[in-house]
Amino acid sequence: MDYLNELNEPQRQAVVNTEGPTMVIAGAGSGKTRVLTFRIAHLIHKGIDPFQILALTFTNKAAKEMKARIGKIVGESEAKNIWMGTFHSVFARILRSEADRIGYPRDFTIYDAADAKNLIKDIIREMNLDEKVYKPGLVYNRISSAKNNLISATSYASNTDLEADDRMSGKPLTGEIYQRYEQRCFRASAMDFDDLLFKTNVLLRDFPDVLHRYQQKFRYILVDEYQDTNYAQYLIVKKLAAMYENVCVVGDDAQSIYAFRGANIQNILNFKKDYPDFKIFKLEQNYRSTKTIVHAANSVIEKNRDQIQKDVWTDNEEGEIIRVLRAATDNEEGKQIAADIFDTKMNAQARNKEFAILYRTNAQSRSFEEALRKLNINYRIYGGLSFYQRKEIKDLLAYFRLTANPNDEEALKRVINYPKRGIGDTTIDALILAAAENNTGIWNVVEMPEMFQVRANAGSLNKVKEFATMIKSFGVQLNTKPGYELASHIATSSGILKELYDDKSPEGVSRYENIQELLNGIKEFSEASPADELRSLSDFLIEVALLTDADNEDPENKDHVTLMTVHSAKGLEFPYVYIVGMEENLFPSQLALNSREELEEERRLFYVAITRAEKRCTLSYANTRYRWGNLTHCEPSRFIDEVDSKYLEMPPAPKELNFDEEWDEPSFRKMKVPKKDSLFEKEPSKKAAVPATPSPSKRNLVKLDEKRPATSVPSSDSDSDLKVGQNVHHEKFGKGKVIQIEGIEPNRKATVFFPAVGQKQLLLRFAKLDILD
DNA sequence: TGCCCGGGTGTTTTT
DNA sequence: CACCCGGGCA
Repeated sequence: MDYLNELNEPQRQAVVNTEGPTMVIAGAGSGKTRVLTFRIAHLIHKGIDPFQILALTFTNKAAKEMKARIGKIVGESEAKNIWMGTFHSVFARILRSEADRIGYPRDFTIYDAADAKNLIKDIIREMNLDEKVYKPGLVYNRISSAKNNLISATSYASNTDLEADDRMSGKPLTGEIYQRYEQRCFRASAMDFDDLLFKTNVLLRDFPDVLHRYQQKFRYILVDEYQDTNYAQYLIVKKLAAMYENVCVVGDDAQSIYAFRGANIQNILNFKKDYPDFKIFKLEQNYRSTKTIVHAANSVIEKNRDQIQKDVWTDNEEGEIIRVLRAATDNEEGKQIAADIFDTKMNAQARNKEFAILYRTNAQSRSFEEALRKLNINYRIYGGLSFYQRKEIKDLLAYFRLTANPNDEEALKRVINYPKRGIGDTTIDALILAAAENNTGIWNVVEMPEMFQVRANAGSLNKVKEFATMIKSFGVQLNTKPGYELASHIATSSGILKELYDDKSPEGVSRYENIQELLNGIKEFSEASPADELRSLSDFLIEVALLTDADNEDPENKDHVTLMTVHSAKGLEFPYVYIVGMEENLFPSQLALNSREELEEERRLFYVAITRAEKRCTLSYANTRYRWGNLTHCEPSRFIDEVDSKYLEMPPAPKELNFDEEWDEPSFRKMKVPKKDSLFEKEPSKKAAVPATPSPSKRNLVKLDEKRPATSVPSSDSDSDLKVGQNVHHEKFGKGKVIQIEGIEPNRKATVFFPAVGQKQLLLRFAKLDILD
């Protein structure tokens, strides 16, 4: 067991103390994955059957990688038997094998967010509600968080608090939508993402024998990223662990960034209550980053009120200072970063894959893509529209889904007339209506329209029946043919392949290729299975429903710059990290400024971002940015101020300032703002002279939409101190002589000659001039 | 039934 | 800006 020698003392303790409830608080970069990996390997070495180990990770990718690492230590054949994956994928598997208990077929469909929203939209329409008021997306979120808190549709509808809430927001019928949504999902034999956790809880609650069986089975339970679990997940773990109490949770409260999705830091605190005799191990030595990065990150996170005390430190070298780059526009930001990557590649002989560009929102990726493409730097974007969300992929998958589960109404609606087969909206509406009138599923009507008085002409109904026959013919092959064969057969017989093949436009060609790629993926999937078990198409469907972009990394062509949101960067590390869009209202997000809790979550997010960096971390912001169509001004993020200034190198002043025209450009204003520690500035700047902006901090600066309110104008006549002929000193330009003063407040400006840089016009409102004589 | 145009609307973050 | 939806027209 020489792997134990590769660990420091707290890590080793966390690995070898395998029995009983254990909490590992792991600072960023402290070798958390290593500990989890070794802990599982250690269990197996001690003779624990891998089938009895349940390891829950945050992403499929993390699970896959961890499995591979464990495999290296204990052997592939052992490692592959561990129950490891995300909550969603592991419990989808379990739900599948226990489906009959809760009245679902084995091959139930997993609705993705788009399916769910579509269905909700339909329901809202059927109820004749105003879509502008009941926005499907928001209703979906509301239902989602109810499920994450284990509030069923029935209890939601009878909960007066929730009802009052909904009434306040003008949506008193949300409860009824939830109920109908549940019924429709059930009728379609479908579960949404949240159901996978919700229904697991139902299963474990209502069927003690099932609970007992899994309690017995999972003697050892490990949960990664515990700070990001929600109530539904917490309760599953608690129940499953109740028998042996060999539960080990690993997390870092400072990296909790999913409260918006119901994650609850309280789960970490609850651990103490649930298992009073738990052991706790703190991993505080960071092996990932330089001292600069670790200290800078600490200086940020310490501003949060809610946190578990810990002291992350490192033995690594001091490392490079954190640069702050400023760009005039979002496009410039892209160019600057791309150029910087280019330079670094040259100077440090770095490879593309050593770089990551992290942003707050997916929409920010565009300018970086363009700039990187221009410099011929390979990149890959994670998140955003994933492969599986493309139209052509969803279309084909819908055929697969319908084959496995004909009740799947979302899939049915998607493909009943694609490719075109003469079943128009009128016919479809008639089918839906007939289904509703007879209180049955659409599939039943599709299969036997004559039984349900469908108001549509005979010709159309014949086509409907043909469609049903086709789907049924696929269905009978479900468990006899290998997944790949059936999939290709469906792609061909459905007409999809031909439809796309005939489209010779570039997009059409690419769609055709995507379909081929999907089919190849299924082939790989079928073949990756052990020889003795046949992996069917429905096995693939379960898998694919929970797959994200990050999960299909192509092994070749791996040398690319990574572009992703900070959220998806969690758990990853890169030598060179750029955190971009460091602007107020973007990072921190505008929507997170309403409460301390939300702001603290944004700060943790920033902490996560900084701590992804190994060697060098760079922050950047733009002065202006296109946001929904028009150019908006941006203030640098308060988070820049929150980094201890001794680890920061602020941007140089802009090269050229055109004060004549755009004198209230924020780029100009920005330069004059006190940069550091402004939040904590004890005394107002003693610099006498011309205190153009009275505000001690950026926070007091003019908000963008309030165009230059009176408050920003110094009411004093302090600038009357300034006279033509005086010698002054300027932060950036050095010594100079005032040549001319003109204009009236607030637009009073001075023309100053600086020997170093020449003649400049300065707006007194912003310029900081010290009078020298 | 299908296509095109115009208006309205919206942006965190993800399994 | 980019997308989606609805309405009007071929």
